[in-house]
Amino acid sequence: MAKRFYITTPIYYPSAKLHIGHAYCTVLTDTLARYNRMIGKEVYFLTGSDEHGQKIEENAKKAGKTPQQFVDDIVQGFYRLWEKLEITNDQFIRTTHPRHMATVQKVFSHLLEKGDIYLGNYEGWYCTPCESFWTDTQVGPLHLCPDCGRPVQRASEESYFFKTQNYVDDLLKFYDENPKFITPLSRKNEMINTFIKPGLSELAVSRTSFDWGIRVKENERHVIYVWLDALTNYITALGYLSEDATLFDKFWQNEDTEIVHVLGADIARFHAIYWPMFLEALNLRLPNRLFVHGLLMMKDGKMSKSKGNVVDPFPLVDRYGVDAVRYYLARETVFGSDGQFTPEQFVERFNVDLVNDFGNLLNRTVSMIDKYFEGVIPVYHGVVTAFDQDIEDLALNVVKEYTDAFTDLKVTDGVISAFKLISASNKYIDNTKPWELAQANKTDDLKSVMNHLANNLYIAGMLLQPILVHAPEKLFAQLGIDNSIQKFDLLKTYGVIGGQKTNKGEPLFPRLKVADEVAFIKELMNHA
RNA sequence: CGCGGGAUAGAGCAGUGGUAGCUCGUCGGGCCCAUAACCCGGAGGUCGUAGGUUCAAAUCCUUCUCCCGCAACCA
Repeated sequence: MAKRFYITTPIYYPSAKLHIGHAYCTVLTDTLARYNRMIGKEVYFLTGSDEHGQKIEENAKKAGKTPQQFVDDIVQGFYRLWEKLEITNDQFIRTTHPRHMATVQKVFSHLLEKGDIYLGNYEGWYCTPCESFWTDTQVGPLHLCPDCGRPVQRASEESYFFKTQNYVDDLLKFYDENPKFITPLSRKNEMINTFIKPGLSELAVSRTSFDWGIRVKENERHVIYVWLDALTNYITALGYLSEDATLFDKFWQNEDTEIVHVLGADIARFHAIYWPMFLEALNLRLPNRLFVHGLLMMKDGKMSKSKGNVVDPFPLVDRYGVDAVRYYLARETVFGSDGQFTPEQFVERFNVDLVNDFGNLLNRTVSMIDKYFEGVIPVYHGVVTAFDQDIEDLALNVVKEYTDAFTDLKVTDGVISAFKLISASNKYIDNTKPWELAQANKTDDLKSVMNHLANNLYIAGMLLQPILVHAPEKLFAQLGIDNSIQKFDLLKTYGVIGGQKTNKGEPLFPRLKVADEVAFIKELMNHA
């Protein structure tokens, strides 16, 4: 197992505010970063913003700002959102940082020198009023501009191209040798069948039609087009080709680092095809895994501003707390496939899982320990009641399942297995009937039940730490569990907890009134 | 024939050959430690359509219908 872990989100485009979909991707990545830190790896977690391009230039103009002012303002919102969601990124890279820009220019020059990049002509359909190029499929059979609906003309523009043909064979070979490079597998098949097999065209890597980008040093009329600029953030952030490449040596070139890019299906193609080619061309090591997550859809389709179905994560966190939002995002969507956001599901998940099952389990357990043992968790004496063996086996098995799931980046499965222990513990209470044990003065059995409950809550709290960032702390406080035993390695054996003094506190999560909250969230969506 | 995904109980989903499962809702019961929470049980599905392969198909093949996403910057 690798000692180090480098994980990235895509760098988001600051043309508008971030919505819950961006938050989904970043939270997922954050849980993976937190998990790997928890198991003792040295982790570096990167997120950022992709700030160049024509759309930014246009939006800035409309807003009466310079492009730099424009992105500076929007990126402030990114910072605030990640802070709000308690994202633990080690760095936030902006493609307008001088160091990034300098490195991209060096990369471009290098590839130009090598002959991987050459000057040619970009052919397409041009809409003069919109000053935009469109592809065949975009203009359709009638050759109309998809933006303004007016006819377009065939035109060409000088552009630099990246010779993808030089690297296709290497790429296919790499796919073969690294079957887990792209997951889920269906994405890999899509890449091969849809884009590579029909013949991969050369990739345009520069533009002359707008200015807001990184200049091609060798030819000032050109700015470097998005993908070469954006994808390289993953290495420029680490100091590639800069004075200080310590991080780069440690987290990229070192084979003892596992490199994972988390991304959405819509940009899988660029990460799965062009990014490995660029790295190959630069003679650099390739990432280990591309985790292609599904998109979080709204009831009436993909979220978009024009449909008015965008959910702003800020008020959601304000009202329900960061744990609620993180939990929903990590839990609701299955690995790799699209999920659906509905206000009903959000509230239901919260009430059922966090309030009824998890929070309530802690509450009833602490109450009983207070009532029966003056708030001291009985010490562990192994298997005592008829139900102890099963619950211990289940707990150890849950830890294993959880670990396997997170190792394979399956966050949702990890969360689900942690909750198996919680519901099994609720059932364990019904099976053992502590109130009857108390009446019958079966003190040893009662002690064992309370001890097992406390141990299970401790394990569940530990396992949920990458997802819930406040509740586990509160749980540990209520059970009197101090930092010294909040170590993942201790979960390998059962029975760590015993002898602690409880401090009963507020319920972990307040129960929501479904109708009121659904109405509240719907209102948010209407005003987004 | 541009590419891809989907169609399974009222809702949302899992299930890649061998008696249809999960969560919520619903109905009934239990319990009383707990945030009217927890536990058990019932009802509810001819697994989109039409064919085929097979001893056996939600699961493999083919036809059709309907939904959705992508198609060089909305994760």
